[in-house]
Amino acid sequence: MKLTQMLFVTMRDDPSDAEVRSHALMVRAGFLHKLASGIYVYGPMMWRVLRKIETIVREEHDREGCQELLMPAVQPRELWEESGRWDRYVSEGILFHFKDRKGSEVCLGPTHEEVVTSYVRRLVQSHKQLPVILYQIQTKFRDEIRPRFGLMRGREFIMKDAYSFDVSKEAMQVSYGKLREIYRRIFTRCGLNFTPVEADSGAIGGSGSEEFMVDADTGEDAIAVCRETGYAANIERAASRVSDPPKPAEKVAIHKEPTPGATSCDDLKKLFPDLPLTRMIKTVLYNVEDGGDQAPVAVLCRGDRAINEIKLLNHLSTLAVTLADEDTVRKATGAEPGYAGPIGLQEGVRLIADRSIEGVDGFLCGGNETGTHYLDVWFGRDLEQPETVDLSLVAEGDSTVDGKGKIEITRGIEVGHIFQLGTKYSEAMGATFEAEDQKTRPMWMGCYGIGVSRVAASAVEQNHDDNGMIWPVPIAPYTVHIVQMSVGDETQDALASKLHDDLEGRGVDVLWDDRKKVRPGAKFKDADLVGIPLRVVVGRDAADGKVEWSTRAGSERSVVTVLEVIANIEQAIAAAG
RNA sequence: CGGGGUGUGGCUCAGCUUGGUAGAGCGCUGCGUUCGGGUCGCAGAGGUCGGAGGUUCAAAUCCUCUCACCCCGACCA
Repeated sequence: MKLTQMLFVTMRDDPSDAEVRSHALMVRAGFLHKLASGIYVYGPMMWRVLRKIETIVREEHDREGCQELLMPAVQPRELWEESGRWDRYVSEGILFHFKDRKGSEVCLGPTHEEVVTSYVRRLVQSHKQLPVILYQIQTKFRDEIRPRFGLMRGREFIMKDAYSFDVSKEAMQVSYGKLREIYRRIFTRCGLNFTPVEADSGAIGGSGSEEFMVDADTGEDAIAVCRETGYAANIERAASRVSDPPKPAEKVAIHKEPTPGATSCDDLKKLFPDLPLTRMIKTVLYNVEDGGDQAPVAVLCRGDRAINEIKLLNHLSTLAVTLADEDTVRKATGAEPGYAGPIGLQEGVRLIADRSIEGVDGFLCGGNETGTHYLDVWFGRDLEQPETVDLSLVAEGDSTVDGKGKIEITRGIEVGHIFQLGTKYSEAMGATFEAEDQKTRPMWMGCYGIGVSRVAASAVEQNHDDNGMIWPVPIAPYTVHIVQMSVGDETQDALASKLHDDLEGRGVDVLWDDRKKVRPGAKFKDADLVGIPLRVVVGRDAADGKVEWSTRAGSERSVVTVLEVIANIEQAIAAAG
């Protein structure tokens, strides 16, 4: 491809709205153009990258017998009411939905469990037809609360989604395992450093799930990993062993202490310097929303721990939990915010506790009276210990549950997520089959997603330098960049042209910067920005039939013959898989 | 949703406080110059200052409304 035949425009300045490097660089290089918040035009170079990723995705799925299809982006409300997800998605505001001319409500698909289930339930009657794994690559629509980081969190994005249908839980797990391996191969082939982690299932539902995280400091997700044991989990899901509580000094009677103005553990720490955080118990009030109803829940947690709202949400199996507003706190505690405690809460306030409070005695807690806390409180003596569940957020330095290692918190970009759905959708939507024993059973499902556009963004996030992007060979828009110094020089023209045609003839994606009147400096800057991994400079050595060979990632350059450079290129492509 | 901020040529921004109807750099066009890491010079093109309304002799600038975009909040009892 000749650069002069392309719409090729680069920018010297970072766009003002780019927060992360991948976003800024892709916009500067003309790969991306924002149309609206979270909605982008993929330029010709970007589209080549996306198609290369798609090709890898297709090859790996097809190889394992998955079948590609394409489902509609526009979906009827009725389908979403069958699965019971309409209300949740609408109340979270994620669903793009509107009425058609007849007044029927439809949405733009954020995911396709409903559609694929309704498709499969009509076609599959017998266990003999299973297992089936279907997938598609399609644009998804989610009206994100806060789109950001360019392609990382858009409102319209390209996703590969796959769905497996099996006769039993065990069979489902086989399909799940197959997809897990497919995913490992895909991300490895894309040249990414990634970590598979245990994950929360979120709005999709189901039991087991794992996420594939591309390691990146700018990732939106925090993950808990342990080098010693290999444990890795999304922080939403991660569990750890809570350190032992300190023994209280002496068994004194419960008493009130005036604590005006002390509304946080930090404040109380200053007031009672001898009292460790592990002997303070926080009481955090949440509003629990379920349908139209709202009810306050008080959650106890040791002073050195934080509450994991995802775990709370899952435990309460409800639509949403949000931190209670000040009025709700006043009603529930009879005090200004900052003095909530487990003793003397208003009727109807449910009390639950994180495991971290187990064994804590002689502790401090809020007095449910403005400016007052209780001191030397004992479970069993002054109040019953409420039910405890794991509701806490793991922290850097925690021990793993098995006690064999320490947890580290790192960050990652979620590029893939696989779920064991079980029969949640098949039961709700009547996707059943006739088993060998002639009984009708619901199919066991799994669903599996890859953010194709996000893979591209995370590849840049992981591979760039001050001058621009550095694409991994397998997903680079072009593999080889011929940078011709002086276009119009007959020797250079002939050499570059021959090299270009030769490489194209070998099936190598080659971009030839044949722009006239663009100075060498500008060409190098553009080449660095665009980040094509292999580079051949046709310049002063052309008279000797030689060119300069280098890689975008490396700093070494060598002057070689055309034959040698072709060998180098083929070797580099083979090495990249 | 709450809080904050920003909308001025394709891009990055200045001008706004103290109203007098527009500037810079990059990019773009032409000519010359230069020719291995964003040459230099000269001459140009390009903007209803997000939109609507208001105040005023006069509005990019002040007021009201509206739209768009961006950031922060969402560990706190």
